[in-house]
Amino acid sequence: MLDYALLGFLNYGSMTGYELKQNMEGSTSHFWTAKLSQIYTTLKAMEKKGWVRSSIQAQKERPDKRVYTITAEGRSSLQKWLAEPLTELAHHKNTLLLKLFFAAQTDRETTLALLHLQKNLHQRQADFYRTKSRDLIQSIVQRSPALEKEVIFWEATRRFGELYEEMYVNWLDETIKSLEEKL
Amino acid sequence: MLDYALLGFLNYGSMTGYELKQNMEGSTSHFWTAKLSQIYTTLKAMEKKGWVRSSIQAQKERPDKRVYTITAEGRSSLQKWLAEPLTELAHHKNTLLLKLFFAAQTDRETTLALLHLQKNLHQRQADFYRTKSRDLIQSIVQRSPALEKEVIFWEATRRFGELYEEMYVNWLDETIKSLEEKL
DNA sequence: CGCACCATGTAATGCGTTACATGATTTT
DNA sequence: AAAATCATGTAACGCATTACATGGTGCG
Repeated sequence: MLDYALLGFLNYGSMTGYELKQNMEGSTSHFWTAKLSQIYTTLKAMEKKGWVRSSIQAQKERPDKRVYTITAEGRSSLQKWLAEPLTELAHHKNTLLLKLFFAAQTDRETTLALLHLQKNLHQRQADFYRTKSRDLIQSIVQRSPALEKEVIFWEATRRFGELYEEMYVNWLDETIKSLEEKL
Repeated sequence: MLDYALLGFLNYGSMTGYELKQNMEGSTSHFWTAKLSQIYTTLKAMEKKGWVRSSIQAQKERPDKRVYTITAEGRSSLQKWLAEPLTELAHHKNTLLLKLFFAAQTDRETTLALLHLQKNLHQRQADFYRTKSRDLIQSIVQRSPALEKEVIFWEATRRFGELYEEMYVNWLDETIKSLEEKL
């Protein structure tokens, strides 16, 4: 799966593993991340499959770097993947819900503390999507009008984050209230 | 992590791996699942750690079964885990968002089809939480009033599912509309 | 007759994280 | 003087899935 994320970026231009990581941090990281070590091994595997090829670029005063370029095969794999429909619901593990499910086996205060801490985290994250994340996308569209089409999609993924975190905070409020009443 | 889920169930009563799987299907499966093979290997590892012990129960006309019982050590591990706060946001990978992020590289119709299919799936799932899942919890509280306290928490996890799926459908509607306008 | 259910396990493989290993330059 | 950034990789480990392996009972 990470292969396709990397192909998606490389289709915009050749890059090193290190640069791919940086690109992911600033964009897909909220719904797809990978450690550098995994990126490096995945790129190697992709080269073996013929999806990318690499060449070493010497640099003065900086370590040499290995620049990856997408191949025609890589492009067609990416296209094929993008065209494949998602026919099933994704299923996400959620530790908070797991703890909550068994929370009758612990005390009221522990559970309320758990929920309050989460509320704090999710509020900050909601705020991040509403401000920093939003501004970043706006600044891209101003600097690079050529990316107008991509920005539509990037904005859609940001908006998901915003709605998700708002829903989370609402649910936490509701749940906290319910426990305060019923326990 | 699966260990704790299994401990949570075993704390209500001794069970086989097969029965643990069935219990998960009917309850935690929406935020925590495991295949039978993983449950069996995890139980074995838990026995090694001293969290559970097992004994074979012979049965007529059915295969013998291995029944697991939680130990005092297992109980205290469970308690400790339940009391640990969650100090970080969970990070979920989302294939739909990943595809959408790169959707400028494919055609409008492919993307709209992707979103419409997802909307269908999430609407069904929202419906499931509002009806079947709700009724199941209501029937438990009627049959076993002793589980009143647990039902509060189970209902909270169900409600999360409902709100999540509703948010998802709303976001999909919004995104579909936006693409229809802007592409 | 075939499928679902009951019941348990092992082996192979894949995906991801953590730890290990190195080392120069730039910023605070 | 210390920390962050640039830059690449390997090895060990852990968690999870898929495939393999077995075999009786009950139901439509």
